[in-house]
Amino acid sequence: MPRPSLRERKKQHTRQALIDSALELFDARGFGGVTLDELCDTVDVSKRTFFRTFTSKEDVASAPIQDIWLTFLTELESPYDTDAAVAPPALLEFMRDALLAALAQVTADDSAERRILLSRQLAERTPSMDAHGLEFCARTTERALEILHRRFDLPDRGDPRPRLAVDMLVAAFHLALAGWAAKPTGTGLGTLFRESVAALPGTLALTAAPRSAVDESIARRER
Amino acid sequence: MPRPSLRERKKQHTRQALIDSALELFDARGFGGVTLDELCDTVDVSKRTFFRTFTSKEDVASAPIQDIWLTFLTELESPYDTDAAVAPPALLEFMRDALLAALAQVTADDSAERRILLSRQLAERTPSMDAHGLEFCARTTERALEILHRRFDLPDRGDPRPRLAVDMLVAAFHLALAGWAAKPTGTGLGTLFRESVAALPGTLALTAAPRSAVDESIARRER
DNA sequence: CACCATAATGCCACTCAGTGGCATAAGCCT
DNA sequence: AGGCTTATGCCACTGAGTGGCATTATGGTG
Repeated sequence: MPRPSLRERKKQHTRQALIDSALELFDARGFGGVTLDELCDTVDVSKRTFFRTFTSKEDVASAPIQDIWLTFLTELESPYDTDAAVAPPALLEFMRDALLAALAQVTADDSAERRILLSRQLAERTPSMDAHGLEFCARTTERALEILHRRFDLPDRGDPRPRLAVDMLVAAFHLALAGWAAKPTGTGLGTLFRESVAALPGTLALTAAPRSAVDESIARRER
Repeated sequence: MPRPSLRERKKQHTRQALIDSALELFDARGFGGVTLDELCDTVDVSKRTFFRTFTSKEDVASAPIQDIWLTFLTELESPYDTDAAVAPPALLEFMRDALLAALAQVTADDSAERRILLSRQLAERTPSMDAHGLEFCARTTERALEILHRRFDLPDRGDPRPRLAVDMLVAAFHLALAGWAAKPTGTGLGTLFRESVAALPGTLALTAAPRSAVDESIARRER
């Protein structure tokens, strides 16, 4: 991989600077407590340049997590060793491994974990950020589906299952992310994600034993 | 149920007028092609009043679909006939039926289907609307989980399965909604949704047979 | 090294979504 | 009909996001 041009390196540098400053500022004073002008001042960049790098204020703070999904897409494209496999892999497991690989690749950078953490925690208390992240995620799953249909002999469009599979993967990842963000020093994100995926089959069988009215009010109080 | 006060009825009337005008205007000229001032003028309402009824421009156009979810929540609260049931119901089926009931209730109004259709189609070509809808959906699933934990003897918090179940339901509904919006004269939304839920178990078993490189390029061309 | 072509940046003015504050009007209650 | 409460309208203001154009930095070429 040839070293990118000076121009490109500079662009990546300001991009990273914007992300880092944004995360720190938003974390300290809240997403709404920092104006774009302020952010641009601290990075010494004009607002116009900001909007050539990111699509919105939400976008810059969501970048760390979006990077995971973009890497996931490239992982889906990476060649699959047909000879090594005995049988065609389960779709969900294939995607799980691709996402785990993406995770490993992204977190190769030391500060990546902290950035992901800050990004997620911010999203949790900033509706517009959460919204932006979810929408990006939806667009990404769309692209993931396209790739999968091209690379694998999946059932025809119209069959709901491939899409549902991708959505399940996303649900498992979001769950893991939330759990990890709540206790970042506990179990690693990758492990949590594995566990979430492993829990998917069992969810279908879950039964719901109704409580009595009395028990309900107890459950309410335990909140 | 007593008839609401005149005040309340007026409020609901302007609310509905705002929704309808918004859907028509946005549908005709695109979400970005209509300013709030314009919308407020056609409904003869001040912008200030608009923001007392809706939280954002996206919000008014997303209202029809949000109403479905809000009704879903009240359905989850509705009493469950313990005597009639032989065994505790599967959680997913219980939620499926609650959502179907909500759907039936919401579409009791004649023009509701058209509103839902316009809202969905707009969301599909308006990222910020889609984002807003997804975020609302995420908040709603949170509330749904709370209700379920209160009403049913579900596994402890920390168990990923209840949340995954709700997310599966949401995925199935979104899939149905997309399919229905693409061909609103075909199968009904409720039926599509049933089918999507029924497809959930089969997604776990899906296998992905890799294509050869040649087949890949064919699949690419078929796009 | 000097040169031009090209691409990135900065600056300025502008639109429009969204908010706070306060005066006014409309529904409510006895 | 009276005051009381609650919704509405109006106005000024902040800040996100965009278009246009001048300026500067980079890449490639003789």
